[in-house]
Amino acid sequence: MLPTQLPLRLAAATRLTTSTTFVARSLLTRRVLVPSFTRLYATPAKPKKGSIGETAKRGRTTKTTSTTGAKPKTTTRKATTKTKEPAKAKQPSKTATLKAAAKQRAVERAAKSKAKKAEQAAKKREREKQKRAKAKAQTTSSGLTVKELKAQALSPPKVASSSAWIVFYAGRVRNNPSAVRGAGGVTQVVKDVKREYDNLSSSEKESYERRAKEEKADSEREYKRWVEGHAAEDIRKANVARAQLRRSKIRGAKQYKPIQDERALKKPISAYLRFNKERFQSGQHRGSVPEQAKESGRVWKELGDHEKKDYYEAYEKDLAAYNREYEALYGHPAPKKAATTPKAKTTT
DNA sequence: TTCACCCGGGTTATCCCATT
DNA sequence: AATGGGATAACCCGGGTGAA
Repeated sequence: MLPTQLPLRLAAATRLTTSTTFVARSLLTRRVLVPSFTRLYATPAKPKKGSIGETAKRGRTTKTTSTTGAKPKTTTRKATTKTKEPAKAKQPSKTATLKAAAKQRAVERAAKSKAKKAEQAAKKREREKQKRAKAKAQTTSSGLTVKELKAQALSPPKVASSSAWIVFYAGRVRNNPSAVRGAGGVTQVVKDVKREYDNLSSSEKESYERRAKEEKADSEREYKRWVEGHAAEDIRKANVARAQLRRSKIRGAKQYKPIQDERALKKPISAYLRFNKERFQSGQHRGSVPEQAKESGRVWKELGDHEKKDYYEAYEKDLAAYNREYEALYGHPAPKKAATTPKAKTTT
């Protein structure tokens, strides 16, 4: 299906990816012009426990720049000390000529320092460029280069996530694209549209919600079709590559989320996780997840081999089934890991 | 040239913790 | 990387502006 993409604003065309386009989707029976916003981001980590008080700033991307140190200062200091020597050597008379000469030197110094700064900046840019190129060409633990991994990771279509608000807002902007350039800019537009949105009747809102759901379902169908157009083994390989890319230090590593494939097999959960799951589901105790996890860990350790036996056996059974299904689906045996039954725990 | 910032509502990834 | 679920930070989008 070829979506006709109409950029919202010409000026923004260069910045547009597939994200903010109004996509005319021809569905099976009808053609609808729907605004489509695609969220394709990886939410970064929530601050860890240790970073209390350091509330993260709201922002688009992580700040990798703006960490320039105090280096330039030292260079200027160096320059000033240098000037003192020639000044001493000059004759104390003829102050006017001396002053003019000093002024001249100051101008030259300034020009020199400016040129030096520019040169340093250029060098820095070049270094960073080379660094990026190197990272791209570097082989990873799998023996593949980042470029090769990226190719193996495949490029599934983006799943658009919509909402009543997004549909409504996009529609308003589409109807009046020049509004964002008016007084107050986007801020004002968002406020105005929000006011309008709040005044919608519940049935109107419902209709926007319906539209949003349709869009999402549409997008998900497209995604599924894409996935199933590939062999399960190819998707599996892509996900292996993706996991590796996520662990790498390359820029945008987080965007390589696993491809969702309904055919994919899930490895059976371990004996302990089964135990933990059961405890949760039975509602044996309340409290936060960490609290319960601590409790589970404690109880698990207290359990005797006899009591754990059922959990290990269940795991073995699941694993055998998993191995059978794996071979049938992917055409080769599941990768073997070390000992599967840690019954004989060598507590050295 | 690149990117943070401004706004709001909605969505989602990550954290917390144990063990294997 | 997997289990459990609540909390929440960070992200998305639009365009103009100004700083790095």
